[in-house]
Amino acid sequence: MARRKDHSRDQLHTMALDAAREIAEEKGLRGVTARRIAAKIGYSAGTLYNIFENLDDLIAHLNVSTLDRLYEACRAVPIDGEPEAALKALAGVYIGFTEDHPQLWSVLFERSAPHGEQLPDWYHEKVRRLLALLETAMAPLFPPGQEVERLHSARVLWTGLHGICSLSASGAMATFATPTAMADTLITNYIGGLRHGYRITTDV
Amino acid sequence: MARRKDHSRDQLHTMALDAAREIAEEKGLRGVTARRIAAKIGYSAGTLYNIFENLDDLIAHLNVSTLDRLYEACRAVPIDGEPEAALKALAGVYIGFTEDHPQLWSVLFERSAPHGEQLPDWYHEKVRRLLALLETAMAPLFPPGQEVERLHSARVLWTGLHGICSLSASGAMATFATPTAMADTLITNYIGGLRHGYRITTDV
DNA sequence: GCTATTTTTTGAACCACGTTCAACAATGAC
DNA sequence: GTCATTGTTGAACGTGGTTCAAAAAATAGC
Repeated sequence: MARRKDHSRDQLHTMALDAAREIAEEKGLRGVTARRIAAKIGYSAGTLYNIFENLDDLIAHLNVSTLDRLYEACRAVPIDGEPEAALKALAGVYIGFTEDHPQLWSVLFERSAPHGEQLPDWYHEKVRRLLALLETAMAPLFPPGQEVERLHSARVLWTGLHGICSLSASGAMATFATPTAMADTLITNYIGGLRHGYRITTDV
Repeated sequence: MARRKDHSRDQLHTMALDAAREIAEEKGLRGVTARRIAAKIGYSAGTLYNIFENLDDLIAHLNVSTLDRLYEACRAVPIDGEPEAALKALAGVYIGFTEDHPQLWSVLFERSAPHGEQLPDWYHEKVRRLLALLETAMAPLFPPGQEVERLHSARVLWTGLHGICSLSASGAMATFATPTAMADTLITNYIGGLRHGYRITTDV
């Protein structure tokens, strides 16, 4: 046994994540096991431990790639023009991604790591990047000097969108309201409130 | 061995759920194992399978009781008076519950059951009950005949609140905006938009 | 009381999982 | 060719969910 260098370290990394992604999309987080990933790429389970710290680490890397793909999808949305339209377009793409990859999306939030531990820095960076898109879309609504309020507002809308997608993916929502309809309502009314000066509570 | 009838079936049911709840609060979903629950109540793992279909079923029952407790906490909120204040009070209690029991709350959404399966009816009933509280709070904003719009609006606010709590519990949010501040902003602006007639998109 | 039947509980067993690690095989250096 | 290095493995350990025959207690019939 031991065919050294069939693939480089980087190749193995990529192959493992691709295999994990396929399994996750098909069977959900529960189906993603070290032995199954290994079998799928033609290596033994032990090899994965040369490349990843452990299975949690592998799944964390899978989640990075999922966030990257989500970001790439959102980045393609044109965000010039009217804030409301731009936000709805962004929401549409966001929702579309979660509907195209419901199980992959779920893995992002079915916390695999033990609770209480801080999420790593790169995670917050990925989130910040996504929020920046929302912020850009909302920019016309905030005069210069209100960057804090704008960021806060972007966060509120993003969490709202997340809630819609999250409950929709878990099937907790009744059937007759689509995620898109809910996001449209959320954006319409939230922006409506903003336009009439209801604004922001940044701390309590 | 086999000391029959130390406890009735119902007692065992309750004891098992209490034990599971304690473990969940302390160690999270990963710590909730059949053997650990059994040890905690002084029975063997096999006994649990006389009472619950399997561990997923046990956790589903735990989630029922969590939703019940959450509902009880929210039901105590007075919802007469101004919609905005009532909604903020509701949100405060909701958020308070998730902050007091972060791991228990997480178990609710770390889907234990395989994806794709419909959630059971009792689950939707529990959600409806919670939504009814929001609907009552929002009633003054909707004239008679707009019950559909009111329900839709309650759902949108609830999913938004869920998103805030969910991301806050998973530590995905930056530190300086509290869940309460975000919920306040969400409610203020959403209601502000509603008051100015921006209303509702019930389907797309 | 005694026996037969039913019900409850168990512990061992099975298979799958995450993870570790000594052993081994391919490679590269000399 | 020899030797050190490095990638790979398969077996092993502990833990987990779940099943089930056997054992023990409760009950029923008499």
